[in-house]
Amino acid sequence: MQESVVTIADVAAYAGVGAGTVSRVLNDSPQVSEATRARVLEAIDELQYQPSTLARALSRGRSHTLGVVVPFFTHASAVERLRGVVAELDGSRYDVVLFNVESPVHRDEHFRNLTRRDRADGLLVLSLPPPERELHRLLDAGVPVVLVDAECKGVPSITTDDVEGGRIAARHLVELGHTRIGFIGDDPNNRFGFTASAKREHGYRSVLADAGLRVRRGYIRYGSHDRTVARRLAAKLLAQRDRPTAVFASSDVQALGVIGAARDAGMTVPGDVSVVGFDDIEISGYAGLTTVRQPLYESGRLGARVLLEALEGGGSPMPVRHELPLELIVRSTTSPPRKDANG
Amino acid sequence: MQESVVTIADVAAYAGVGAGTVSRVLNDSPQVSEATRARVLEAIDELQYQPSTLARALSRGRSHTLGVVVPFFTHASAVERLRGVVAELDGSRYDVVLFNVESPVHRDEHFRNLTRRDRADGLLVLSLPPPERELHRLLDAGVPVVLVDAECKGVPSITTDDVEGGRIAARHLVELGHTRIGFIGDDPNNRFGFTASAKREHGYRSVLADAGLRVRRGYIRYGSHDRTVARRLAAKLLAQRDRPTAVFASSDVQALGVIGAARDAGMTVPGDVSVVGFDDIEISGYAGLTTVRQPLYESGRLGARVLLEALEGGGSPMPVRHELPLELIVRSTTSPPRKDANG
DNA sequence: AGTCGCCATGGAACCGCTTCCACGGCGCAG
DNA sequence: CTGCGCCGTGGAAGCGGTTCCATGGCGACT
Repeated sequence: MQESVVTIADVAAYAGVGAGTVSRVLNDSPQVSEATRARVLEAIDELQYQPSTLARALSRGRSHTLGVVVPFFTHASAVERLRGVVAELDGSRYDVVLFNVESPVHRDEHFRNLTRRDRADGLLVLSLPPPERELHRLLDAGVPVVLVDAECKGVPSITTDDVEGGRIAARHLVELGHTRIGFIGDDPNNRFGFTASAKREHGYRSVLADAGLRVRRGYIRYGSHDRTVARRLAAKLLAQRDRPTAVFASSDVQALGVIGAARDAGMTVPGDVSVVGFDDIEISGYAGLTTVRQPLYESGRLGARVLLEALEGGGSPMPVRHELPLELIVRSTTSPPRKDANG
Repeated sequence: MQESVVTIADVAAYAGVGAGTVSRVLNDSPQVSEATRARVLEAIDELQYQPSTLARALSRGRSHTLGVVVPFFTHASAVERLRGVVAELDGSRYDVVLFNVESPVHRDEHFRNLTRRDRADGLLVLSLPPPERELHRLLDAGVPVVLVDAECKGVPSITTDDVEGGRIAARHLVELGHTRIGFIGDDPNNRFGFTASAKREHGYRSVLADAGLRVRRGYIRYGSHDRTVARRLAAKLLAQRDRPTAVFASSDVQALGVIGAARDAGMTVPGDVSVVGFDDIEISGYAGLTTVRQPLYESGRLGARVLLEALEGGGSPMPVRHELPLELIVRSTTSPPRKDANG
């Protein structure tokens, strides 16, 4: 019953012109006389014609679509970055296709599917080191790629200095007078090759070393990037002899787990344990968490802008590294250690 | 320099067969002999052939893409719903295209662009009453639509009983002994036609009426769905004579604004003012907010499932209304009013 | 007045895939 | 041995646009 879809041919026939002319009108070609243009526009209006994005994309070889690869859409930090992306793309003529990644298989599959330029004109990868091989296939296929919170030579990236971030957190604790400082982070050998946590740990270690503090047995614990896992790890960390008086968690999510564990153990924060996180996600403000703030929203926004500029410019994006600043946000989960803390 | 993209014709030539045969192999048609199939598969592998999604979509008339319209991607509740959508679609062969809506113009533009079936095979609309006219054009064009947190006759929807939700919140406060209960919600004449807040207000009013309580002048305030706006409104609400001893905010975001205002005014929560929100977003747990929980994640998930089933089934989805349950979550922002509360 | 050239336009080819149709070859029944 | 039917296959048409090329008409210049 439903009237079949109006095509460019229908419009052409209605206006008494050729399909080519209608196309020219649609694309604002100057090669059309005013009179004809008016007639075509009227036909378009009359028939309620909507050009097919698909046909146009196929014909032009560009789909006006950006792929955004997001690992763990469940994580607040990923969503915050995505918000920046969406904000920047608003008003541009690009649509966003979301690729959620929860496993390496997932990831590889998406990257493989994207190897053709026809799924997306460009690719924005959030917080995920892309598999080298797939990345090169993409670049060879002429698909511009921008990395946010990940890097790879030859590809533009938006990053922060995670090592320095680890230093900032550790330095804060050292300056408060803590000498027994634990660390909770992601497994360094995780399946995705995430390195942020390891780098933050590195920064933390360097500060302790410089301060002449040693990292004791069991002061460093790894687990997946998850609140309850972190809680469990922290419980063990805090139960040991000579327990740390401060903990640096490599993300706010994990820091919240640490706080939970401390409360479970009947300790007060920061009275008995100081806690520093990383990211500054929205909840952290509510939880009063002291943390190293990284500009999540801005990173997404900037990544999108770089990608857009590359697309507008036509060429591949300049492989520039943009490094965004980190900032210590002191709230109420850190304080000097108790004088009477057991040594 | 870059080797031009491999097409089906290349594969056909390499394997010494016709393009049609390659297509049949790609689509698992039984009409191909084992020998030929093997030869084609080898060619595909050899040439690293990736079929063009675009060409396939154009030719088949289906793009294997779902459009998701999300108003205010900035809102935590919208993101939570989106999480459910993404989770459900994971593993299905559908991709998600995101349409962010920040203004009615935005909204209408997106809906207009989606009127052709070729942008998306189906449409999921979150928390947004679609403009009637555009909706019908969509349905006429055979694009299945599912509404989440919105309704419209003839279209399947996932909703909650907002009136009842308002009652639940108000009843809780009444049962605690409050008699002066304020309300802060969205502007009933907002530009998008959101009705949730108005319905919750309606439920709230009905409970107060049943309890024989009157809603005093200035006890009800409207503003945009925003924390700082709510904070300002609440400041006025709490500054008036005979100020309420409890406030029901039509969303958690607004409730958090109310709490902020109370603190600004030197009042304690729940000591001086009790606060109830609506949604139960993640932060609420941290803020200890008493709220009416609605299953945000589940709503997105169910919406996606309904849409998928409609698409698999081929036809239009049954215009079923799924109503998800609400639940009062009592935390620490509500308590009985002070005995000495000024009358 | 004739010729040249340019502008507006129609139409065909093409983007890369699916699908329909027609055809050749083979097996089987008459 | 001939004919019928079916299976596997090649090839063309079509999806709905864009773009290139050829053409016709007109104005301007000599």
